[in-house]
Amino acid sequence: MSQNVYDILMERGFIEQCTHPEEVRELLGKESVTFYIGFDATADSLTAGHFLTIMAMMHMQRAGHRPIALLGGGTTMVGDPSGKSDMRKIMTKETIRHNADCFHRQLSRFLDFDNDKAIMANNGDWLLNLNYVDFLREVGAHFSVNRMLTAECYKQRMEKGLTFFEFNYMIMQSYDFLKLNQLYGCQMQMGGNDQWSNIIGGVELIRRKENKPAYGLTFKLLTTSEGIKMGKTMKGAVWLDPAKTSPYEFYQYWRNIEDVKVEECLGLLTFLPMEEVRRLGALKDAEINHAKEVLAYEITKIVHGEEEAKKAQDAARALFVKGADTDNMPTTIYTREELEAGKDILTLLVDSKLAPTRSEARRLVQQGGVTVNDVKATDVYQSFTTADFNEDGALILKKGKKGFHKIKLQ
RNA sequence: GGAUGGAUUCCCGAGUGGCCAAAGGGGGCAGACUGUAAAUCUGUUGGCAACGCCUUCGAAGGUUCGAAUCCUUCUCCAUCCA
Repeated sequence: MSQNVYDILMERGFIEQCTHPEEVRELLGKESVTFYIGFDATADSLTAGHFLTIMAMMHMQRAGHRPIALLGGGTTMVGDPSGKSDMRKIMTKETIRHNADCFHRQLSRFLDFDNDKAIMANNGDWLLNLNYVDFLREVGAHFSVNRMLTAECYKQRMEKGLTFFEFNYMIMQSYDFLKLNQLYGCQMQMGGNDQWSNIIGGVELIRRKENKPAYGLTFKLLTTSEGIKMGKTMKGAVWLDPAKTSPYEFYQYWRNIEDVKVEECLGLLTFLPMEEVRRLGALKDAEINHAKEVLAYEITKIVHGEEEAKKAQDAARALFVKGADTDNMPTTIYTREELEAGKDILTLLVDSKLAPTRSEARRLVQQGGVTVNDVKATDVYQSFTTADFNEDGALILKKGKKGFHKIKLQ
């Protein structure tokens, strides 16, 4: 508690905007503050994108403040239009409930919810049964449409089209803040920078209606050097749920980060001391690979635990450094009977999911992107039988530089 | 409610009766170069028992030897008017 958490967040690169920097810093330095961050339950797992805000919550909790994780059981019924170019599809209540449960479980890994040291709330509790007219009189009266329309988050939607349904999102989120303020004395809301408009909506509502101070603070969004949101791959989001994104894949995602992002990520997504972060971030050329290993290891450790992080790291090292066999490689198993007649290379590639279709597999082979037991495959009709397996009854399939898969016998 | 324009492959966006599995770009994948990075260059990018066949141009019908393209109805979107 020696260092002001505001300074920590600032130094580590979290803070993008703050409604009242001086006041907030002072407040955080002198008393325990209850703050909240909202999570919309649009999927059944949190993602790498959420992880940044979770880190911020952990920093805050370590500094003695009280986080409220607000699950969007109510707001998800509407869908936040901020930063979305498309209309969101409306989800069923059952799905949302299920998702909210999953979030709760995952967050418990990171935050200490014992003795009210952190609180889990669900805005469905107050949003779902609102009386429309009462709500309009109580809350709606405080919002100026003219002002709302000038908000950055709606601007881009003005061209694409924005439904009234979505337009209300900001008011609902503002109401959440008000509600949490009344229920738990929540004074501050944090979130990604795309939430800025929604956050100040709540700050102003509390100040106006309750005549009490309220603060807002937003975090930098993690983007690639091209400005694309990080935490997504072509196949979709990078999930925190090991069943959806394996620890190995998770590790690899961070291991493959761009050079220029290494220092930023170390600061934001690990607890390493800043001297160390700066030292690692300053490494040049091939040296920076070491920093990436540390980054990947540390993040994986926080999310999946030390053991999984080690396994992921060992697997990665074994594969990339030695090119050796490993137990942690994704594996497909065949029985002896299945292999009697032989399996052609395209089948192996598709079964192992290294290629989605046979056409794609064919292309890979033709372009020289496939290796079987370190021998480049050139013939799309090549067939494999038990005789081609090594003494351990395994066959290592490699696609490109980073795709590994093991085929095992029986 | 009225008028007009629009919906094309992962995305953007050409194509307005056969030469269209559909230009171009982006993204993805692979190759070269490298450091599991970036940049660059090259190839590739609907599926399959593959010089051929099958399925795709918002949905359903229709015209035609032949439809992404023409007609009808429907759904959705944008702009303007009310």
